[in-house]
Amino acid sequence: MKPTVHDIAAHAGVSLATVDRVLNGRAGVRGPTRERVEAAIAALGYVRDVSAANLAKGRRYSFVFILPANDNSFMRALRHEVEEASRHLKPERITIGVITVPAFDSAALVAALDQAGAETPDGVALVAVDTPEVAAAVGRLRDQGIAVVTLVSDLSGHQRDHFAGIDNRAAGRTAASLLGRFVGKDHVGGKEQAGETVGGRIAVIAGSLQVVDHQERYAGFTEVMRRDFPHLTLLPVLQGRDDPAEVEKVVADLYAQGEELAGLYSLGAGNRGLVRCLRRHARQRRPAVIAHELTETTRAALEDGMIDAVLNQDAGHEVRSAIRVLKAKADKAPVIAAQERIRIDIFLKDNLP
Amino acid sequence: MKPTVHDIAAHAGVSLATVDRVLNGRAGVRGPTRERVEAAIAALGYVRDVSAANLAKGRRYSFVFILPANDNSFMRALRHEVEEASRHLKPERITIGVITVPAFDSAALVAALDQAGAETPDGVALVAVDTPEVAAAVGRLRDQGIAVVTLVSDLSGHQRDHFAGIDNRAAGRTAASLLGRFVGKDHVGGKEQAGETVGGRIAVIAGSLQVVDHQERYAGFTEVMRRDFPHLTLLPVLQGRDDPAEVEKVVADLYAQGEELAGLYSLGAGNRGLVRCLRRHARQRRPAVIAHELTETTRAALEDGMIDAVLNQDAGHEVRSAIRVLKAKADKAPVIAAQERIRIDIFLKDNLP
DNA sequence: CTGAAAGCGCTTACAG
DNA sequence: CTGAAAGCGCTTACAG
Repeated sequence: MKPTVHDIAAHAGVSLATVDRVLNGRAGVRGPTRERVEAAIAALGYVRDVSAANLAKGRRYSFVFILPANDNSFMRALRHEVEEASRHLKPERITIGVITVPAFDSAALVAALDQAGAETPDGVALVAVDTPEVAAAVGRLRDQGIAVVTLVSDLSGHQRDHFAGIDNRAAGRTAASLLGRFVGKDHVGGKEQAGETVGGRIAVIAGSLQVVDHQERYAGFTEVMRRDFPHLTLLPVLQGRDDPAEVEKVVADLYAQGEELAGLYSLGAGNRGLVRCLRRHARQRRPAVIAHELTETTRAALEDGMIDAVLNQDAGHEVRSAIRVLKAKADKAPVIAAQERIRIDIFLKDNLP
Repeated sequence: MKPTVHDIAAHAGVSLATVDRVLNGRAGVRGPTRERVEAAIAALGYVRDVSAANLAKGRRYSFVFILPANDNSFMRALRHEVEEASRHLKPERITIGVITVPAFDSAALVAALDQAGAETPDGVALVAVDTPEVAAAVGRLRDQGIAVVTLVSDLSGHQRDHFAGIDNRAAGRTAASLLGRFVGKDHVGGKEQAGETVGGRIAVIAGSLQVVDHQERYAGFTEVMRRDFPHLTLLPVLQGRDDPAEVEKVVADLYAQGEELAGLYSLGAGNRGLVRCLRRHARQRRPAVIAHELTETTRAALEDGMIDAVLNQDAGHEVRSAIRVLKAKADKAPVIAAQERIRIDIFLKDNLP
């Protein structure tokens, strides 16, 4: 039978209240008394029942998530996961409020952060726009004792308690490492030289280089491309603002210019536009393509061979990790970093979940 | 304020006991009474506090894991994860016993299953050896009302409640899909023909084709190789018994025969031997290599370029999934299949966690 | 068929 | 500095 507070109280010859004081490291217990209790805990191998403790405490947590109103599948998924988590955690006395703000809008984000702070929640999570104003607003929350976690995209100055997202530089490197090898004999755009394809041309489409995650992916990608695949030519980066229509236009322009791509890395969102354009040119040999985030669009494109690989961050994992970290911070408990590391998933058509 | 059983009792004008009966679908409540309670539940938006319920019930779960004594990193990791989970779940009133059996030994596994059954636990998890005797022993447990989950390797006849592991056929397909594209201009073993490498030779090393997971990986691999890369030649499959020394010998023999491989797929364990052999031949151009399971050995080999990609199943996820499923079965609660799907991770040197 | 009371393992005022 | 008692939200004999 697992020992309870009653057992250790009896063993130490004290009351439940005293056991509780020792267990929770509260003041007001004489040295010798404390020692007797500690001895009993050790002797009986006591381990506290956390859910009973929580029940008794009636502890409630309130968190606020500030999410961009971006109309792409990933952000929709992210908002959905927050709602799911909210529903799921209600019985565990965790309340999650959501504030939606226009995407890429520093001023709106600052206003939302201040509004969140006014409700004095235990913690706030945000998809950061990396400006000094946002960093300052985050600082104000933390001065109020509110824990702050960045989600998906970080602040470059790291003015927060934790970042719940992938290593975007590593993601960019991974994309280059795969794309460089996929650009083989099956793809066009290079000239034959001593039996090797050289000078194949590679396009990169970002959402916006004003966002830290896109910056980092781009940096990682160029790093590995230059180092491991110097025979490939990187075209100047294009920006599609994570918007399907913009992305489509930008890629269509490339084709209109007669560009024959060997490879294409779409490091942001808006892949609906990319895929539409690729399909239109399906009769030509298409470039090797790597994109981000497993959505309905990218899944279908993987399945019918329009996209070769998709790098993915699991929105559900990120949201749940952010909540665990916020809760730990609220409890002043330690965060196990290794457990909160968000993986970069690689999907081919063959390992789709 | 979240409503409790007290609130709904008051609202319906009944006692707590009656509320409880309705909540848990127990018999012995008159129709009209039940309806009043259900109306109150709906009206107040009641949702039960599961941990309080568990506390009151004092429900305890006992599970037995039967694990092979195999001396490779993956099985060691699996045993470690079971111990971790056991420690972690003790406070939640879940007890996990472990029985270790010799690997690939049907008779020993049958004995262990019967021994486990004698303790009448709530559930049993096993790494299956696929024989009729094992299937029969599993049947005996289930006849006793004990839930059974296979872990990592399944029974081909599916005589169990659930399989906690990856889709091994998809894993084999994924390996082929990557390997076929990696075998490019950087690798030897083919002859040039109209500027294309043709006839590159591919070796496959399994542990044993008597185990379902290895069978399935092999089947998936050959399927995609034949379909998508018909210009590559598959050598007859080699068996290394998941043993580093055996694997090393088998690969060394290939080199001794003067075989020049374009690619190599190691679909079982014992990669320590493979990597030793590859390193010895490091000055030659080495084949593109894909292996399974991220271990110290394969991680190091990824990092210094001896292995190109590692397919991985997360032992921790598998163990925790198995436990969740066993608990759900014990509670006669439904299992959310999508949530229990184990992913096939792909690791390159660039996305190592 | 229904209810009053005790209890699961912990915590929290309150009193001394 | 220490303890007796009530309570967190549920469940379970037991009695009627």
